[in-house]
Amino acid sequence: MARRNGVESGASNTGTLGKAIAVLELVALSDRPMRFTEILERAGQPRGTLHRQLSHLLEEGLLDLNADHCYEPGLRLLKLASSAWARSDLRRLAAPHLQTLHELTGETVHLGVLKGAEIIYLDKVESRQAVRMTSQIGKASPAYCTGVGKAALSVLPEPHLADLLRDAPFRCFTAQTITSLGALRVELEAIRTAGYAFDREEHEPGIRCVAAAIADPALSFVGGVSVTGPAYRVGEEVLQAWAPLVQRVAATITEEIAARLGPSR
Amino acid sequence: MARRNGVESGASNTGTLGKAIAVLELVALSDRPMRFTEILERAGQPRGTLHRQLSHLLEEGLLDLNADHCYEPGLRLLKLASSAWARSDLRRLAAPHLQTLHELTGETVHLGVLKGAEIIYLDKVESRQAVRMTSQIGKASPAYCTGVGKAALSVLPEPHLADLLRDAPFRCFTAQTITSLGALRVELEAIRTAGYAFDREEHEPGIRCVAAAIADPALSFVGGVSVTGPAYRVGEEVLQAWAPLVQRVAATITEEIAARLGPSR
DNA sequence: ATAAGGTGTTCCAGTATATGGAATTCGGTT
DNA sequence: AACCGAATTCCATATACTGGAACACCTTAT
Repeated sequence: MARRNGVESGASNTGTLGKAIAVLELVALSDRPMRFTEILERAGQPRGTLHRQLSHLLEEGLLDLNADHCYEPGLRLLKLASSAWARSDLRRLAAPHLQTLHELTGETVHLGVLKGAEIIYLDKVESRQAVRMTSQIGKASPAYCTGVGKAALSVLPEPHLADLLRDAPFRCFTAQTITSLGALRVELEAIRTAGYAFDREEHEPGIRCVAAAIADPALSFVGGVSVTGPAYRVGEEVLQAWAPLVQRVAATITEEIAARLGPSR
Repeated sequence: MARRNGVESGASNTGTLGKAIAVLELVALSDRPMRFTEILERAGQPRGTLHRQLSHLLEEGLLDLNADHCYEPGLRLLKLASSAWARSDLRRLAAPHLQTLHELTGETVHLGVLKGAEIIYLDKVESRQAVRMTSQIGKASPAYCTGVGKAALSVLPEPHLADLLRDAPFRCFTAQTITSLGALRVELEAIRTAGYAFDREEHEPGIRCVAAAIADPALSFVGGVSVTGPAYRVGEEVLQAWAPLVQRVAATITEEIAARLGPSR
């Protein structure tokens, strides 16, 4: 259930493992297969060292080497992650509520949690099979420009929030993207008073959503739920109309988390 | 595209990383959260060492520690795996064919690849949202008792196959599960001549499927596609009727793999 | 209250293991 | 055939992993 989302320290003191995982992530999160030299440039490590690290990652099945000497994410990652996903208590607990939310709105519903300054999507309920299913489960998006992300940020205690925002860059995805710390803080204040957050095409053009935060009592994790739809179908009034609904579902999930954590503690 | 699925050597010479990943897998693949002592017993490593390994895994976000001192899979796994999944060339190439197969049969369609003696599911197309989506993407199942698995095994060259089956245990899931090496070899021979494989409730009671193998020309990976359904809906005749269809789709995918690999080579 | 037992964490000398620069092999190109 | 860049292997050095044991902590029983 509870998840630590402590502010990540820049330099890792995890020794060998940390460096190996950094390489793994470099390769896995790249959008194209990478050759040795390309990795070498970005990893900032000596040839010999990097080569051994890659060899080990290959042997462990975390990376694969295709016929063109290109490194790609390996199958073992999928195997490990599928278990992680299946076991997430938050996801299991939230699932029926997400389903309800989807049935009431007819649009796509997301569940995400904050990790660092990013939102990682844990689950998704959508109607049409047409778009690829599971498209973004596990995907990470910046918190400052997504509904779930802003909702989650809005419930963080100030010092923690400041830490998170200190070195978070504001990349501009659309004309509506919030691009300054000041604007974000104003927005977060508005979200705090309203109790829900909107994303009006701030991350992807033509995509809007309403979101509300969820968290456990000790704030050992924060996240949110959202209803998302295309702008042509989801007008301002619709967005406003759904807000209380989303807020109530989020509150319900939060209560259930507290209930499960309460008795045991 | 191509993926190595070499026979895994028992003892890993991947040093620190190997041991850390072993611990990670131990925790991630367990079905319940584990406390320190429990991990200690199964990991077979000294207290101090294990503690440091766990600390590093925590710091890297690969594991999380919940309020009850229980270790759980971390979010970073999801993030890494989602990229792995999204980028899989095989999956992308096969997707439209899986969709076709689903539309023609109305039942659930799976895509899986062989990794060691296990099948790892890469994709799935199903109709009803009722069952949880993505339920088993990334999940690993033994090859010898699943349709996709048997199909994949049937196209492996003999020495490689022998290696794989040498130490693969035959766990009995249902009354129909194949439980001896002899029986499996007879079955594989039948599959080789037929060109497709059946799973008649060998893995899960009440679940049947037809599968056919896919592979790249150099056998750098083998896998398969399958159509799965409940026994009450999918009778013997239906299974037989679908076989040629599944076989043809598998053949098409295999050809497209060869085509993409051919020109570049 | 106090003690006992189990569980999780920290410490430190010894040493196995990762490091990284340089030399070597490989593979494709002119 | 000879060249060039890329990938791989090698090896002395220094780092960071090892693992036993001592320490802190929380829970339960007396």
